[in-house]
Amino acid sequence: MSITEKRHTDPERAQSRRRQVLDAAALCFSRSGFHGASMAEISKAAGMSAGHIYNYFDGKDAIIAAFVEEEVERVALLLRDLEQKDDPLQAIVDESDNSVDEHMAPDFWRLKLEIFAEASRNPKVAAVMVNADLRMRTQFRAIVKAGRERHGLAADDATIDGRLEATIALFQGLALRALHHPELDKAALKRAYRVGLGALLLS
Amino acid sequence: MSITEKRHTDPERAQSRRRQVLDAAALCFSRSGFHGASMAEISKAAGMSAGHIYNYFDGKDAIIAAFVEEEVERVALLLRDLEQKDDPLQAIVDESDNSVDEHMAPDFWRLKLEIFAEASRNPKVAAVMVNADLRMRTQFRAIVKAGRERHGLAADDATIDGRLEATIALFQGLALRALHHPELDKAALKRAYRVGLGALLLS
Amino acid sequence: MSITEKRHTDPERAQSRRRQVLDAAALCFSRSGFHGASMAEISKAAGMSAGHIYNYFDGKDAIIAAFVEEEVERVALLLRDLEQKDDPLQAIVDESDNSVDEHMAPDFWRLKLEIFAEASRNPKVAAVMVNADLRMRTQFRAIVKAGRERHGLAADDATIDGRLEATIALFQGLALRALHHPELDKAALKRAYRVGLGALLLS
Amino acid sequence: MSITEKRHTDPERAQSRRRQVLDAAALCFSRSGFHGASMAEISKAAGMSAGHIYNYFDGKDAIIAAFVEEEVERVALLLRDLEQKDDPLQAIVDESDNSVDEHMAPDFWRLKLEIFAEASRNPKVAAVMVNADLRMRTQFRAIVKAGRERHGLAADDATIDGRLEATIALFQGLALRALHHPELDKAALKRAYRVGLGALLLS
DNA sequence: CATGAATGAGGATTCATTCAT
DNA sequence: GATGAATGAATCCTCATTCAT
Repeated sequence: MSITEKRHTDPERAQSRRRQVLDAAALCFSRSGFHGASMAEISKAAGMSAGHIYNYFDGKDAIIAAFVEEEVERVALLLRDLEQKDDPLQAIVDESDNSVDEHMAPDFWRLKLEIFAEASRNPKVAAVMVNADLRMRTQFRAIVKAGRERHGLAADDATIDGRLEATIALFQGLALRALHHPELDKAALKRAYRVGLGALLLS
Repeated sequence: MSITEKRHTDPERAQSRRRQVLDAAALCFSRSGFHGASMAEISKAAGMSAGHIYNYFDGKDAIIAAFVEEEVERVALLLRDLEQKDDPLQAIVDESDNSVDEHMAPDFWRLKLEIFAEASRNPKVAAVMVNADLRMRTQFRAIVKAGRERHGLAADDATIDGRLEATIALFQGLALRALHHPELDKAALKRAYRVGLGALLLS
Repeated sequence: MSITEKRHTDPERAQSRRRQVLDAAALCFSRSGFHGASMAEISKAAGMSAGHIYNYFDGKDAIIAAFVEEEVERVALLLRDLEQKDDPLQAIVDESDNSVDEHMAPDFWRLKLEIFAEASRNPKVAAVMVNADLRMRTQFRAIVKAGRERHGLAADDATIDGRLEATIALFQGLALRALHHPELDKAALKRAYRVGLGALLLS
Repeated sequence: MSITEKRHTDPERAQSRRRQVLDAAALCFSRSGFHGASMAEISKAAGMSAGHIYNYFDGKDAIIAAFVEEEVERVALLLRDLEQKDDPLQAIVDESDNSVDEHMAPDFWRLKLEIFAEASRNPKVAAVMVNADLRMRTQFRAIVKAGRERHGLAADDATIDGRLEATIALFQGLALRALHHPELDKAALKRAYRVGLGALLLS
């Protein structure tokens, strides 16, 4: 979890090297999975010797953890955007078409599943995820609470928490649907999502 | 996808040997994951030499595939129960509390994630899952269609499919919530699920 | 230290395989040192795949430890022989020529030094050695005590212990002389050893 | 054997840089052993980049060799002191208590063993040691010869050489006793050493 | 049918050494 | 002179799989 930053004389270069590794990892992980991707494969994709990677990461686990942490950071950013909107709840429903598309993009869900599976076995990764989910949920929770109050809906803690979790489950479940049913009718799905999200958030 | 059934002089004994292996695998997989479980571990749990397993399965992948197929078969059975009910749709909503509990039982979701991750990498396993999902969906679809017609709700193909997928996503997403938020408030979640499921199935 | 004996159906074969490994190790260790000898080298010398060695030994350290334990066992046997003699103390002095030759045989001292160095760094090996030295000393101590009493010499604990340690040091130091001064005059050395040993044991 | 002295514009600075490295090496070697100490560790202790060390030493082996040479030089100095005494032989016996203490100090014997082991494998180091031992022996030899003649004892070459080697063995063996028997009774040992040394040198 | 001994490829990691700056 | 980024070879170990018995 703790990103061991070895001292480097040129922190910018170091940062860019770490980027290279993480980008390479993104490629390899989605191609071969966390464990299918060898350090050799990653190092080749990163344009750097395998040994050198260890100057930037403590080991393969650290790469995975850093990678997960980044992924997770991205979600936090999206939520911060959402928070800025006039009526975030309505925005979630209105923009759910895009969200559905995003969650079902092959690269996206493949990587997500990889992360989930790793977390279910690797406690370090699990810790990163649980922590990230907590931050994400906290942010999201504030949005939902404010939104529901503004809409004059029940906004007690339990209700909020329940709706929150169900909503997240609905989105996270998309990766699994993409896996199980690659040819599903996305248009129809999106309509259903508007119904489901509307019910969970705005009723 | 079709599991190679080797010729055996005594097919019954062979069948029981396969069972032993699959039961042992169930134990080991849920303990150590698909890849964490070694053939040696499985063979010991199965009370049989490692080499001998290869008389019943083509390899570790075949065990995983057979195992997944069984798991997946179990869901189909649950649905068959559901089909018998008077008002299956209402039953889904009414009994969602139990469903939530089931989907969030650690053994359940851990194994599910294992399966998902494997499917995203192993085409044989993916095929088994896609096929099983298809069967399950077909069954479920009939239930939903009949139910909605009976309730006088829109029951065109696209609507049915959309609601179906969203409903399944909602349930499958539960495993991911269990992973991300081990301490979530299940009571609140169940109330939200009744709302979400009601909207998706009965509106 | 604990020799992990994996279960083998044919314990005799297993024993002989372990022998092969230990013999190969003896060769490789004296050729290249403990750390210079790679598992690959050892496995080739043992006529067995590298992987297979791990069915008999927990790892390289375990091979080293087992190897040391054997070496050490050999000394105990020599002492048991000594114990049987009529006048063991006199025998030590009288036969010191042979002892000197043995301790200065290149294979002998090279291996000894390897063991000493390993023990000074590897606590597991050190434990084996300290323990072995204790057993050896105990045996030797009894011989010296009985011998001195019989010769009517001081035989209080402190005197015995001091003479004992000095005598052992004298012999163990031989390996170091062989290393430092390969061409030393062995005949002259043997005469001096008779003087030294006589003084330490019989005066 | 001859340590390659690279050309440096400022030989004095170079000399002091070499010192830094050797001092750092002393620290690291006694902490981690020759092979346990990495160039990175040494370079950090020396306050100098790893790469830069190669401007002063041909490689790690060269550092070890230089280090050993220094160590070995120290012994020669001790002997020169001894030579000055009135009755050096008696002094050896009389001061043997101190010698025993010195040889059994953990830092001392640990490093010695490291050196011995290295020498048994690394011909360059062995050469340094053999050579050093020769010089030391020559010095010591003169002392013993003069001493014995003065005491009216046999002083033919063979006798001298034999006694010499045995005496050295007795001292060098101390490192091995310290390793094998950390809790030995030093007082008793010292008494025994006086006996042994007396016999070897003064009889 | 059944065993488990044996293989061998493959993977993560370390570290002495080089070299552009 | 001095740096430390970069290399790549070498090492230990694991494990699915095969096969003689």
